[in-house]
Amino acid sequence: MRATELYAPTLRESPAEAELLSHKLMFRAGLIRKAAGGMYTYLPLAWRTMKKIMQIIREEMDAAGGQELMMPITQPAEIWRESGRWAVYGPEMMRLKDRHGREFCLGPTHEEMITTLVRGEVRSYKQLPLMLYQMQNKYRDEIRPRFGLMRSREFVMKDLYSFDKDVDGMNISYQKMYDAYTKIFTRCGLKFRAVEADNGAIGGGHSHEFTVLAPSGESNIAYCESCDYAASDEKAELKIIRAEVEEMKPLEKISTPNAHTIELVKNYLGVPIEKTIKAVAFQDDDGKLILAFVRGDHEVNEIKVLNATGALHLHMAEESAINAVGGSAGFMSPIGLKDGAAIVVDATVMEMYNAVAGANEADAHFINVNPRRDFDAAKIIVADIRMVQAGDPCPHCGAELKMTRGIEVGQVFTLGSKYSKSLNATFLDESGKETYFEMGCYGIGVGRTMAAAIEQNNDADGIIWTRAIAPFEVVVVPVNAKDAAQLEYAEKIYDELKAAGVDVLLDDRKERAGVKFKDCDLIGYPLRVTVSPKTLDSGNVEVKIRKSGEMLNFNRAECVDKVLDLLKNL
RNA sequence: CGGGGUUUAGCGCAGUUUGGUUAGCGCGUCUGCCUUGGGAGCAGAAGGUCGUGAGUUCAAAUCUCACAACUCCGACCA
Repeated sequence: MRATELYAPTLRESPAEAELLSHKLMFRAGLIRKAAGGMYTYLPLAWRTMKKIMQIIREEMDAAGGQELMMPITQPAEIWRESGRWAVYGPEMMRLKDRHGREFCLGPTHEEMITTLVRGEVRSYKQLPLMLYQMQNKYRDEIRPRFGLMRSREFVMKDLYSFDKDVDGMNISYQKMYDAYTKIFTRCGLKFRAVEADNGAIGGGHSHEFTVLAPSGESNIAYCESCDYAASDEKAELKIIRAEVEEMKPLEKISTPNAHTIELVKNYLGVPIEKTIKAVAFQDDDGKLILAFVRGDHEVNEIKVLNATGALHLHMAEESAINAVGGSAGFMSPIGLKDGAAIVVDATVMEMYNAVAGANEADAHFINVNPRRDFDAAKIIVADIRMVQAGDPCPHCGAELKMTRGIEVGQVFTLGSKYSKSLNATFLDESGKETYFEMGCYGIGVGRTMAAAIEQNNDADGIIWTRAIAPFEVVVVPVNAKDAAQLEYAEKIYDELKAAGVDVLLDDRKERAGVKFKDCDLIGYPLRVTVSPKTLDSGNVEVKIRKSGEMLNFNRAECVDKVLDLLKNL
């Protein structure tokens, strides 16, 4: 491909609307243009990369036993009504009617489609397991599309659905997909983690989110470098931290004027923050007061509180609700409260000795609080309710956890028989019994993967593609394309590289060298082969590695081999 | 949906407070010259329903009202 024929409109400045680095770079490098909020055109460079990502996905899906097919984007309302999700999905689903007034949606996902496809056709356990997948546009009318391809309303997604005769089979399929995903993102050159995720409502099975580690990501991840543990901050389990055993001193109430925050209490009393107990007051949808207690230097994890109490939603408590149980905002503890509130105490708090906690009246605290002695065990729930922090011990191996942000690019989860039941999809098992399929569902956001790769690999000059997903692997640049000798020299190298199977671009534009170099760096081709009067005279070529900035000189005769060599490590 | 902000040439912006000729600037684009190892220089040119609609006024990018799109912050997710 020649740059004079390539449609890659680069920009010096990025449009004001682009916020995220990858979004700006995709705009500037001529990868995408916006058509409407959350809807983008993929220009040739982006589409080349997307096709490479899709090819990697395809190869790994096929290797794992998947078969590609293509389903309609437009789906009839009736199958969604049958599964019950027509009502459940809400405004996020793009809905439309045909000329007869029949209702359709633009598929946000394809469980209904695939399940109704399979249910009439697969009748015997002998036809299982079955893994079917497709790659195509999906539609979700996001509340707030943003960050370019990171959160768009129309996006390319690979989704595979597995059908098994039993749970064991489903788990095998799950593991195959888990392994395939690991290969896919590794081949794409991404630093990522398979993060334990929560999918309680969906099927109670396993779920992992494949998350690319990048500081601009939307989710918080706790991960361990000593083992492969990783979890979202909301999900991360925490072990109890045991305090040093002390003799329990007598409980005592003391005056702490205006010390309504942990910081103030700590300073006023001159105690370490690890010796304080903090209260956070919530109310659930019914207005029931939920008091959560954690160590002063810890934060409450609301999701864990939800799980511990069975509440569906939490919001900050009204002061009147606190007063109703005899509490006082800023001076709360479980000691001596009236009934009516759910009291959840973090397991680590129970291990504390001679701590400081509120006295349930304004401007007073208890000292020498010993939860195991002073809390009424019958009235409290003890659970892990704290939010993970960097430095907490890994629940698997005990090493210190690190925190980072991540971009979720794929998710695998087991569905069990949720959809096969709601859509009545059955087969006959070995004993001739009618049985529901055990299903799994596995998605990858293709555009998001591209965006995440850029987010993770860039510098001040632009994108740095890894070879596997670069729009072109190599660009050959004659410094002055108006010079016939240079152009011819460059064309020869270009032809040889092409013949050697390299995905190569010839930048034959009659632009100044600086312009072309800037564009090369911005677009981020892994290797640049430069032809100039100097290299012509010396019979050499110069090769620049985009990632390291390294400049290498090779003899003309060996340059194709050297480029092939270099590509192996990019 | 709630709360802010923005909307003027392909892109980035000024001008709006205090209404007043022909609406500017930088980048990009086009032509010519020059230049050819990091978005160089000189000369010239094209390019605008000032988001849309109504209103106030002798006169509106500028004031008023409505609407729309975009965008940021909060409740959702490949």
